[in-house]
Amino acid sequence: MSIQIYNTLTRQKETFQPIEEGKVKMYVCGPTVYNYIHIGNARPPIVFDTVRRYLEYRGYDVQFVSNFTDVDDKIIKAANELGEEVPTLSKRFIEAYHEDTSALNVRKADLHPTVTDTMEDIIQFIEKLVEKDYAYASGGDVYFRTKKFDDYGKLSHQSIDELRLGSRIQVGENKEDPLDFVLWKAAKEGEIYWESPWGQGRPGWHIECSAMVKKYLGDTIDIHAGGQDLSFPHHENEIAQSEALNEKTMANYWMHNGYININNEKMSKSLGNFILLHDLIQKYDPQAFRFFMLNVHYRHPINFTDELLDSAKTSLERIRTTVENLEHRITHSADLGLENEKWLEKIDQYKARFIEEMDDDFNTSNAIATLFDLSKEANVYLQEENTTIEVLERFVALFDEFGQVLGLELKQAKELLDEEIESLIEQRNQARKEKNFQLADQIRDDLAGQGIILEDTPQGVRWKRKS
RNA sequence: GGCGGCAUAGCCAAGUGGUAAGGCACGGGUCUGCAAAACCCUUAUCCCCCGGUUCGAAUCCGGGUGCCGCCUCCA
Repeated sequence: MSIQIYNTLTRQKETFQPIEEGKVKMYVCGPTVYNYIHIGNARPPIVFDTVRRYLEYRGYDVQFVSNFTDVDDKIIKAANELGEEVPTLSKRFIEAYHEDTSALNVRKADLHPTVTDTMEDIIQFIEKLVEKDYAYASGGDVYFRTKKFDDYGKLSHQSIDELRLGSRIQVGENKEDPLDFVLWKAAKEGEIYWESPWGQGRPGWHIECSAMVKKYLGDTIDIHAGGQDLSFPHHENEIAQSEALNEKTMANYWMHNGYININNEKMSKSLGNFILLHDLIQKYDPQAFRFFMLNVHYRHPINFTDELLDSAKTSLERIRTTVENLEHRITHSADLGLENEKWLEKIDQYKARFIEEMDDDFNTSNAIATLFDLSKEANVYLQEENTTIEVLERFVALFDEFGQVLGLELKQAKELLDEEIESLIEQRNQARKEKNFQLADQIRDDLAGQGIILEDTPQGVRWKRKS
C-alpha cells in the first residue's frame, strides 16, 4: 500500500510519489509574527507536524521548511502602537511561537527562514521576473503581471475572467490590472525599508515563500501546505511567481487544512473571535488540545467549545490510563511464560490497521479509533488472571509508537516513587487487613486531596497522580 | 455573480455502492469491604427533504432546503 494525499490542485486523492525516492521536500506557510498565534493558527503546525512525523514513520527522509513573515504592514502597525522596533517585536513573537507550539509537541522545522534573512534572494527573484516581463515597476512599487501567466487560477480552479468579475479590488493607481499583485512595496515615510533597484521599500507578502522555496528546497518540491484560506490568493500567486520564473511545477501536492470555528464561524483576527493559544495552554492540557485537533480529519472544520475540549481530554485520559495500567502490571506480576502468539498476532493487526488509516490521506480520526480499539484489547488482556511481560510490553510499545506518530504523549514519564506515598499506602493496607476501613478510607481520601488516586487491584495497590 | 465545503444518535465524529467505526454523556449489570479502573449489555431499522439509477445507496445522478468558506489582510 502507498500513501494517498488529497491534492487541492486536482481535487482528488492521489498516490504519493516523491520526486526523489525516499525523500520528501515539504514547505508549510508560517505565521506573520505581530502577536501570539490563536488556536486557529495552531492547526497547520499540528496537522503538518503530524504529516511530517507520519512520512518519517513510513521511512521518508523529510526536509521540512516553514517561514516566518517578520516584515509586513501589520507588524509595522503593531510596532508603532507599542513603540517598539519591528525586529524586536517580530523576534519576540517568533520565540513565543516556538514556545507555544512546542507545548503541543510540534517539532521545529529543519529551517525557519524569515523575510529579513532572505531579502537578497527576494530582490533577485523580483528582478528576474521584471527581466522576463512578468513584472513591472510602477511608482516605486513592483507588480506581477497576472494576465501574462497562462495558468493563473489553476489552484483555485477559476479563470482569470471569473476572478476579475468577482474582484472587489479597485484598480490601484499603480496597477495595470486589478488582479495584479504587489511584489515590492515602496516605503512610506518613517517605515522600515531595504534598498532595492526600485528604491527603498519592502517585499510584498507572496514573494517571500516563492523565494524561500527556491532557495532552500529547489524549483519543484513535493508538498506545499497551509490553511485553506491561503489557497487563494496566496498560493495561487506563489505558483504564478515561481512557475513564471522557473518554468517548472512549483509543488506536486498542495495540502490545505480546514478552519477552527467558534459558534460555527471562522475564527479570525479580523473578526476578533479568537482565543490565543498562549492563553489556552495555561488553562488546559496542551496534549488534550492536540488530541482534539487530530480527532477530526484535517480538511474538515472544527467547531471549538470548552465542552468539546473537556471531552477530548477525558478521551485521551482513557488511553493513558490503559498504558499506566499496563505498566503497573509489568512491574507487579510474575511472568508465567505462557503462550503469547495469539496475543502478539492480534497486536500486530492493530499496527497494520493504523498504517492503513494513516495512509489514507492522514486520517487521524480513524487512526485514533484504532487506538481506542487497541486500548480495549489491552484492557481485556489486563482482565486475564495470568499475563506475560512480553505481551504487556508489546502493548506498551505499540501505544508509544502510535503516540510518537501523532505527537501525543501516551506513555507518561515515570515519576520517582514518592516514599511518603508508598508508606501511606502501606499503612492503609495494614488498616484494611485489620478491617479498620475508617482509617483506610481516611488515608485514601487524604491522598486524593493531594491529587493521588489509589486503585486496588489483585496485584496490589495501583496509584497515580491526578492530572 | 463565480468557485468550493458541510448536513450521520443527546453531543463530537468516521464511513462515500453491500446493509451504520470510535469517543463523550446517559441507563442496567459484573468485579470491589466501599470505591476507582475495567469488562459486558443497552442506546440511529437508519444517515436534511423530494425524485431517479441499481439486485442493493448514508454513499451515485437530478432537484430542493439550511449552514459555512474563498473570491479583500487572514492558518
